[in-house]
Amino acid sequence: MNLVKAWDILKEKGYKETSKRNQILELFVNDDRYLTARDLLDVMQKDYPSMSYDTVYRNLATFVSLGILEETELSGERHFRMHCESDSHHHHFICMDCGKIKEIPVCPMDMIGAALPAYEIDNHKFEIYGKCPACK
Amino acid sequence: MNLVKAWDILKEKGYKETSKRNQILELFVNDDRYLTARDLLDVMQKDYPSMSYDTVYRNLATFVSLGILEETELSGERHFRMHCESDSHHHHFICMDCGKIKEIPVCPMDMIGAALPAYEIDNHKFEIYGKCPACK
DNA sequence: ATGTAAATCGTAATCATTATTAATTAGAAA
DNA sequence: TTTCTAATTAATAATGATTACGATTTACAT
Repeated sequence: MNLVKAWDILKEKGYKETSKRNQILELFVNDDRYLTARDLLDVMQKDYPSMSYDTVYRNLATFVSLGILEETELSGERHFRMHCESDSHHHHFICMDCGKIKEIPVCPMDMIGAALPAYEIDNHKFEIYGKCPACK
Repeated sequence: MNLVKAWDILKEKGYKETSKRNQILELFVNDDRYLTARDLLDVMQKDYPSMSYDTVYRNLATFVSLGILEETELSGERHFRMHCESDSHHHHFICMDCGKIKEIPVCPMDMIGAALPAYEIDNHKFEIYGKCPACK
């Protein structure tokens, strides 16, 4: 996902182009890792000292609902990152130091599939946590 | 995990036997599903109206650290359940209605293993969410 | 029965997140 | 370009889960 594509989606849904929205998106494009709302606000407030959590959370929720960002919960906090370019379903190794991810091309659900008859499967989560080579 | 085994562990580590601790453990033994701190407190306060969150959370943390309970994060809240009897590593289907689980005997890490050289793998999470046959 | 460390109570503090209301702004239309 | 209107934001308060703390109570070893 890149800036142009993100704005294509937003414009198509009628969202207005604001400098703050743009800068949030730029941050994610330029910093390809998981960030918290606080991480974002800290950086944003250098340019927009009056920026509030409301704006951050509202836009994060918008971006996630449109598939521009993806979200996960790490040690009790919500973390966000730009949605991967790859269109095929996959999972992530997540570095708990720097927040960078590595794509894991396999999905365990392929092997589970029919092993849960009579169960309604709505969702699943498979994540690997540790340290990336750079942080190790 | 049953009451006797839980108390064996607690006693061995020098923890005292209190009626509240015992009732929390009994709740988990008799109600084999994921519960929140609030769920627990609501039930406990019928017998101990003055019971506080401090006591609930303190004991939950103790039980988790000793491997008596297991913990996961569901829709932004911490949930706890009695640790499974089965000693082999496995994962869970979790019913988002009733909180009951079904053990999934396979682990996706078996197939990943050496696919992440140079990465330090500390932990992983694989959970399937949906509705169990009873709730569907 | 007594002493002491552990456990609990009562309450306040903290932290992430959400809600509210008024003011501002982007973009369409005149 | 100016005007209009709904979308967006700021400022702040509220909420909900979790943690912290001083005072009191309790388990249990002696």
